[in-house]
Amino acid sequence: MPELPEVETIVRSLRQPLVGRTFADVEVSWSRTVATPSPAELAARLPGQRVEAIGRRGKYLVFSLSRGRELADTLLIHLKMSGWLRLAPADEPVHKHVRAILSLDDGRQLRFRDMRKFGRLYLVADPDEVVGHLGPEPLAKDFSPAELGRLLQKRSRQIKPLLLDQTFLAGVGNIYADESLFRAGLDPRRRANSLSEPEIERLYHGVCQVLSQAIKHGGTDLGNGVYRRGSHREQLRVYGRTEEPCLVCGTPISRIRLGQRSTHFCPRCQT
DNA sequence: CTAAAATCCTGGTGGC
DNA sequence: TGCCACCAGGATTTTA
Repeated sequence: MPELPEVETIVRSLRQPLVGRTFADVEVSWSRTVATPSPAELAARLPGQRVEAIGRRGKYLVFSLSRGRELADTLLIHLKMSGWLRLAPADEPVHKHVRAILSLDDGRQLRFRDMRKFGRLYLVADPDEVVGHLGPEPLAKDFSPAELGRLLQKRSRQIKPLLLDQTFLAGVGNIYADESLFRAGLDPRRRANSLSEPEIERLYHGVCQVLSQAIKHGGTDLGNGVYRRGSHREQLRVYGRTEEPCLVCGTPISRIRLGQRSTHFCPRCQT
């Protein structure tokens, strides 16, 4: 699924066409797509609410809504593994994996398509109900090597599964966890509290650099049809390169399982 | 606390 | 062509 850079790219592409638009109608064809409230209540509450702003928190898209002059609900969308959003004219044929259609006052529709049905929509009065438990935003101005170090110091888990834990750090998924650790020269099995000051510094810059670079490229398109935009795929150094030579030292890239996720790393460069 | 396994889902791929 | 196991960018819940 889209990770932070992919979600950020989608958010940026939706702002221009969506901010200022008012929702008109809701159709849900897979009811569990709507996490909260019930699909019926969503259909009753969303129409008439206008998009004030679109942002991102971790891997969630966050639509701040208003009704008249008053701030109203917040719509949040998590794409999970296979979800994506597209703006389509109302008369365009609906793909069979479309799970929800949010119609707008300009005749267009925001369509949520999701083959694997893991993605979810949330309409809530307070966004913290959904994203309140998330860890810090890695690209926020107030996130620093010192802050990362302070958090790492308290934990003894392996660093890779910890990076994937959204309550520890928001937005990093499997691709960018592997890529960050390669850039930092760290073995993904290292314990969080075993990192030295320079290693923490390298990890901080590895994470921030790979995320910013991926945003600049419009995200990573793996060519499987799930996410089809960005060109960051060409920049990947370990993810999906099992047995291919490390771009730094030539050693074949290893692939292991860590916390149920495939993990790619260079056994020589990452220690 | 950490960690592993099961769960939610569909579809593509490679082996036989 | 069919069948099967396994894989996938996520995350929560259960169990140890």
